[in-house]
Amino acid sequence: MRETAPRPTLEAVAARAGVSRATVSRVVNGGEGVREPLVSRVRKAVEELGYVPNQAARSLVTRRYDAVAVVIAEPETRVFADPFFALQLRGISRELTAHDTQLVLLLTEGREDHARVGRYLAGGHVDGALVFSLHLDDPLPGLIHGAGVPTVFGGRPGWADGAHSAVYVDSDNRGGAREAVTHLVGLGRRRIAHITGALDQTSAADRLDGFRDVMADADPRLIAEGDFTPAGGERAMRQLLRRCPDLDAVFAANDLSASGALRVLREHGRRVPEDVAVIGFDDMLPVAEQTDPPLTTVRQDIEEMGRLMARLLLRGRGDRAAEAGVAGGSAGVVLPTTLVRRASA
Amino acid sequence: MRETAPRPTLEAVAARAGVSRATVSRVVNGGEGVREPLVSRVRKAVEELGYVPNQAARSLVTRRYDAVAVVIAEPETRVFADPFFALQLRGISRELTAHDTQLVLLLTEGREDHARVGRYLAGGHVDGALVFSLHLDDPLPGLIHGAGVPTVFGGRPGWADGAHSAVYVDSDNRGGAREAVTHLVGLGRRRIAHITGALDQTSAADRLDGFRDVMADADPRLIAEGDFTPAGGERAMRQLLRRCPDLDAVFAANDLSASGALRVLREHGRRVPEDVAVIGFDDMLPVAEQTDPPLTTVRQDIEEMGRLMARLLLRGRGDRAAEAGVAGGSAGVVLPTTLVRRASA
DNA sequence: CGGGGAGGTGAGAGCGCTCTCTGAACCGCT
DNA sequence: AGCGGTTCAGAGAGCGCTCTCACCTCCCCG
Repeated sequence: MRETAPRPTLEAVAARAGVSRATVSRVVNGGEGVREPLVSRVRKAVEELGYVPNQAARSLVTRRYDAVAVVIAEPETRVFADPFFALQLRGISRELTAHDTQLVLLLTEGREDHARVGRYLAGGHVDGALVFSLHLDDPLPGLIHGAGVPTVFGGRPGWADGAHSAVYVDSDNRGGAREAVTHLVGLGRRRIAHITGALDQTSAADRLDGFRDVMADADPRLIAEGDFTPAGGERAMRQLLRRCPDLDAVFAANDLSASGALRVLREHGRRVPEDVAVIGFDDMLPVAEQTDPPLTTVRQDIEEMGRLMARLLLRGRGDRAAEAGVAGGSAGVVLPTTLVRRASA
Repeated sequence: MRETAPRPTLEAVAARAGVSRATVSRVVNGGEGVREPLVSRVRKAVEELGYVPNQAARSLVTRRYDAVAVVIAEPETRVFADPFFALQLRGISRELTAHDTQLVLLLTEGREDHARVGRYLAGGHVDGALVFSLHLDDPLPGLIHGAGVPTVFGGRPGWADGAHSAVYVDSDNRGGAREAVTHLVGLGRRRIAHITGALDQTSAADRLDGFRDVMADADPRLIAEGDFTPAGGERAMRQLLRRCPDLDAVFAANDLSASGALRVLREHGRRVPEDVAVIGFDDMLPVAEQTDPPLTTVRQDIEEMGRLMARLLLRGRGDRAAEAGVAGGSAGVVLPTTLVRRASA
């Protein structure tokens, strides 16, 4: 890539304004403690030269980057196909922008990517990291810890349950699932099936636990493994219909899988909710409201989760909270969920 | 945010390995011209200390950042809702990863955002920028030029037609539109309508021009303005049906608007393609294949566009090509389009 | 009218790295 | 054995900025 045209330096501005570097620096950083005639002379010089501080030089001394990394352990295809991330990113982005902080998006797909991300975080680019969509065997937390970068996780990490500490924001997956299944029971349903999410993620495991809390003695064949995608939902639904043709309700681990399930149910001539009641999770508006029939689902405020994560990180509460957590425990914030009743159940 | 634990420096590694800083630097950067015993001693020290070079310090002297900004002049909601960007980003991301370069995503929504992005680019964070979705009155190109950062545009910028130069990658919007409309004519359709995209973007304007190339004397009421979204497509379609109930074909500026148009046509009891033939643009698979009926559309290889943009930027061809372009002209790469026939026309 | 304090400004060190330049060591050659 | 040439290692400057500290000015009070 071409050498970019040489940009003016602090030195140049100082020379033009007839002051010292230090004074220019002061003005550029807020102008505290500089008297009037100088302030405007410096401002004028900055303007005329089109001076913009060199962030690398600044970071080198301040150790601040005014940037935060968002690490998502999923391939781009999923990240951009799943409205979940869009909403979360929106929340984060709003919060960061308000604090004049740049968002750097890092997607990791394979092994090498992990190493690259680790180097990136350790290499001094960002003040902190927001990490999503961790899978159980993920090496990322280790790398991040090694990088010594303050981190907030989206969703409870698998290992954050006693021995190690972690700051995270999660929603009440288990409670939400319980509420959904209880609702189905209240509708008089007895053969209630569950389509799980990707079980290597705690959110999926927690929702399954919630399901089991209510349906303790459920036929194990009523549980089919999905992966949070519509295609996974279709697969699981087919499996369920084959194994238990008499099922009368389905609780899917998220709206996307529920939408797949709905398609398959329609295909098989089952009416929703008359023959089979369906509940999703997330209340992802573009999905939940567009399905036929509109989806009853468990709402979590995803954008708020994102915003909260960013706030935790920025306020520096992140780490202090981690330290202050119950002895050796984790500092997690768990947001409540609510059941949204639409037509499907 | 917490002060991160002090990371080991080059100096520390040098001390541990018993060599000079310069030697460590050489090893870290490829190890050329350092003899064996030293190389492994340094490698060992790096390993033991968990040394990772400080990128800020490095950039300060090399003026390289190993990062490229992707600037999208749209709100997150659109970026994450429109598969177009997902595909383009995928192409870019692939190419950049292959060159060990980090992708930094910058979304700009309002005025202040523009200034922030300008500062970011000028402030020394990235080696270059890939810019998308420019609108005609956008101040971004000016800012970017001021920042002195090599840039490749996605889609022909409005001003890149003579006076100024710009490096861009675009697809043959006008030709593709011509082909689509010609196809409709070939089907015997006579009252062919057009739903435009956001006309402040050249892609939309070019597709409209292609439409006019074939339908030179078309009834102006057969042209309705959309904005590339499904909702815009619905609005435009309603308008068209009101104005020209006798229309027998619609060419929509992209698949998303076409999907909106299809919904409205169904609502009004028009059969597709029997009563009204419909053609879209983009061949966005998740959209075009899922519509009812599947959409005939103009394919452009979006992922390839992204990859090409990244390649142009990285090869440093970007600027040289700009300089070498026809005197004062633009250096654009225009990719071909192909008509994909499905059921809707 | 002089001394002390406050507030404003400048000089200079140093952040962690790269890169040039110098010097040392060692090769083969005469 | 002595010499030029080559290779490899180290010393040191400097990238653009911030920040501490010392200094200087000016004002207020005794």
